[in-house]
Amino acid sequence: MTAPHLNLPSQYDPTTTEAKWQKSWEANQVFKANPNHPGEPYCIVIPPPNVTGSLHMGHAFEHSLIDVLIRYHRMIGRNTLWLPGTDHASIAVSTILDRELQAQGKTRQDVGREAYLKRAWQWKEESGGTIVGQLRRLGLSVDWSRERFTMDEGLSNAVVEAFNQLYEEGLIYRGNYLVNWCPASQSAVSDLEVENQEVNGHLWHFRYPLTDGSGYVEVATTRPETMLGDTAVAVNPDDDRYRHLIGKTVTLPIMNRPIPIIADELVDASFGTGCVKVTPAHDPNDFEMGKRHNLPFINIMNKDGSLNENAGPFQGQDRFVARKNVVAKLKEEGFLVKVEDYKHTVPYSDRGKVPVEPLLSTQWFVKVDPLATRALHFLDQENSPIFVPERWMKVYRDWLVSLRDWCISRQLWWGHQIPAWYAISKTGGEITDSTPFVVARNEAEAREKAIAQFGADVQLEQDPDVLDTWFSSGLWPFSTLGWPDQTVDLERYYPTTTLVTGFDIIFFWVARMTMMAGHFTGQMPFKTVYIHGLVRDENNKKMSKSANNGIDPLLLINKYGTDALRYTLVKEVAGAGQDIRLEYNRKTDESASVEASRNFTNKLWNASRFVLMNLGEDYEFATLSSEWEQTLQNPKLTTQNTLQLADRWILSRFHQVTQQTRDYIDKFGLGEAAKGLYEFIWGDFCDWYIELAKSRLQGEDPDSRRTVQQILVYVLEGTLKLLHPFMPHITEEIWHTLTQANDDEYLALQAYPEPDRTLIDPELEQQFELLINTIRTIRNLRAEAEVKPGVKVEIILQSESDRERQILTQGQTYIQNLAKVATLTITPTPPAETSKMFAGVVGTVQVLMPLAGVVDIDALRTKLEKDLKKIEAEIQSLNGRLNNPNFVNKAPTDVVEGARASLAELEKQAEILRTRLNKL
RNA sequence: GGGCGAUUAACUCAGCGGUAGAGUAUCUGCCUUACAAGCAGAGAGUCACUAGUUCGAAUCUAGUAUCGCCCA
Repeated sequence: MTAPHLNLPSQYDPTTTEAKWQKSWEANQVFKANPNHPGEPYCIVIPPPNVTGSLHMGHAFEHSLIDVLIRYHRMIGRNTLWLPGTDHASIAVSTILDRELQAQGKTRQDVGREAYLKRAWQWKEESGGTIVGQLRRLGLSVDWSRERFTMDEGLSNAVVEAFNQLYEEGLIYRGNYLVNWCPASQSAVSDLEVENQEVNGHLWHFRYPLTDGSGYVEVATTRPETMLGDTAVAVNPDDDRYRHLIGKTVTLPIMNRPIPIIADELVDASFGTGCVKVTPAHDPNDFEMGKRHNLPFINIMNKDGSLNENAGPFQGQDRFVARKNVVAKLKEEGFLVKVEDYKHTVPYSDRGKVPVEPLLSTQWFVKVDPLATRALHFLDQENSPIFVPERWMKVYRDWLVSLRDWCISRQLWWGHQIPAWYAISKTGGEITDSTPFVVARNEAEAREKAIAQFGADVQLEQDPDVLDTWFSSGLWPFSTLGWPDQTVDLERYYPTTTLVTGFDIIFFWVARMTMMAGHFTGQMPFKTVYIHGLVRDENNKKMSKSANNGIDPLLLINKYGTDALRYTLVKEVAGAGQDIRLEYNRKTDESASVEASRNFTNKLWNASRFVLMNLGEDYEFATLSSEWEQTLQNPKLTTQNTLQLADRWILSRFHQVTQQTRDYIDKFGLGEAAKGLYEFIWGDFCDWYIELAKSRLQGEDPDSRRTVQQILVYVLEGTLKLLHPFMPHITEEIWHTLTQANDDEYLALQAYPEPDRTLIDPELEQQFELLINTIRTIRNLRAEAEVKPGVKVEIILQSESDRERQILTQGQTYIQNLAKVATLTITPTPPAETSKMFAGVVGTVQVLMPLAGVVDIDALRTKLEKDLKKIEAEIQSLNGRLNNPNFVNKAPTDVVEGARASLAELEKQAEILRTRLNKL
């Protein structure tokens, strides 16, 4: 039986490893936050996914970013909480359920409220279950014990409490106003749930005859059917063409209703004829004019989009059918002047995908001005919250300053029922626009209030409507922590630290949270808002359900592993806030970029495997680590007696990358951090340090072997920690084998590495570069000369620089091992006979490779000439600059010095190459 | 109409005043006992265009074009 660390497969298997750790983390409540633990709190509440089905790549992306931040902060010692949960998505789920019913030829009225809600909860269980399962598969370090749903008991209480408080403060009111009506869902929607679409429509010109018979005025409209509800014609007061008509009346065709000609600043004299029809009950501008001029508001439309009894002969017709018929009728009666093609924007319902109707209707509204003002005050006076990237702050701000009141009632069933009770006994047993009501925290309280107000025999009925989903989402950062109760969690973790979300919901969600939080908690709900971009598909299109171009994250997870997918998404994100594109082949379900990350996991796996296999049968992590601690404390550390050049180099690189990774994450450069670790692991650690370690591990010197083992383990363990927030599963797995940790210990809970600045040595890293470049040059010469890979060659390194020769001497065995050199000569003087040698130059070192066999002189000459030409071009460019007095005088001295130094080196290189060419 | 972002190698993207980089792909050679999901080497770019600022511009400024997003 071999030790576990000696017996690893040569390919990493993500499937079993990931499942194992996901289970273990959760079973042992590794990510359960404890408010009593020390550490500055670091809290993120999940942007709750809608329970509309399953998670898409955008969620995987966002959650990967959050998990990096969360795991990192947990490891640097913050008291960390990531609170998970889901959103009931009132209108989105209703749309799905309504369609389901529609397919069966039914409406929600047919099945009744109770059965409908039962189905909705069933849907929530299924979808919520799917989503939670997906969150688990992503390996997210959320605290499952604190999972929330916007409609669970605590959050519903928060909603009721918030509603009551706002109502008591006069910030919620009920009233009859023009709202955006979605005929598809038969509900009011907010301004935000309307998207304007440009359509190719028509502009109809009509004539309205003056009542006194003295002529006509001409009006133009894109919605002819609304003329049935016209109650005025308006002109601009400064428009000379119509000044004489102000105060007269016209007779509205079809309806034969006299309506006044009014003057209003709002009218644009340059649009159409400069004379507009006014339909106060069906157009926002006309609504304003109607209020100003005390015009009648005639509603001509039913809630389903058909016309009502006020539409005269067109009653019962659908709005678009009526449009055609009204036009036909006007034409028939000679009132139609002309029809023009006209491109204009039409408001569409975001969910229903049909044009919304501005409709006069009694709804509940939040008076947002005081709330927005407060949020703006935080932003302007305290720079709170901070936006990353900063430019989104402006978007957020611009929106807050131009807000209209927020319509929060929805004529739907799925959601938080409005906590208002109507005294229906006062209005004939029905809820009408004028039925008196009480707002209360529950039915009992409502009854109490109602009896006090209306007497003991009052009959009550709760408002059947529900609240806009975003009303409850706006409370999310504090309702999830227990508000309105003053809980320990609220005390400890609120305000939350960071909000991570997409720019597409800055208005919907971010602004509503800041408004609600500012009002109810007197604080902004988070310190920083980190805005990320969207995931685009292989054709640069936004992934969305409607475009049906989404990619199921599980598909890629199954193929390449969670760590690979997460790493791909995070490393793409460099340049915060930018959209990312996911390379993907729909035919094969393959993604080259995720595959590259998968290869990286395998690289890490095998590097670790190599380290482990070279630690010997009796390897004990604890022993080796304590030995290393002693070595580190040895004052002779910096002398080459204890550590070799390569050892000090990898230590310097490790601490450098530790510093760099921390710095990047601290300023939200997650992609840069991820890429930096890739380069360190694959480039520095695998390509160079491990390769250099091989001879010492197999060599005769036990001290050198022990040192190299210590360093391999030290650097690998540190690297696993650095990488853990990005690739949690594979690092946890390797870490356990490497450190022989108990099953109840977790890498996820270890301390993140601290950079040791005394071990960072840029000078030494530069020296090491010379060795690397020398080895590369020799490999290059071998390839040029077509030396067989197995054959060892003879190399002469000639340099007049003492310093260079000293470095080369230190790295002599490295060069011999990695460039396959049998005999290596390091000399200050060029050899006498060098005609049959391949040559290259690095720094001011001449690299010569004598060949026993026949040398192709022409090929050699071509190569040397090519090298020389390149160097000469650079010399010329540098000379150009250095001969320019403006450059020498104005550029910073270090730049000028740098240019001089490069010029000197390049000239040296050119000289070497020229000599070489002459000797051929 | 107003605003924001993007445009760099075949592809995906870094770089954001000091003269061009990575990964993938391509080509060549290697099953070198950690890894062929790998190793070594090579080729590959008027940094969208036009002006300007500067000793010097992919980088700053203005404008143009194309693509994308937000608001009206």
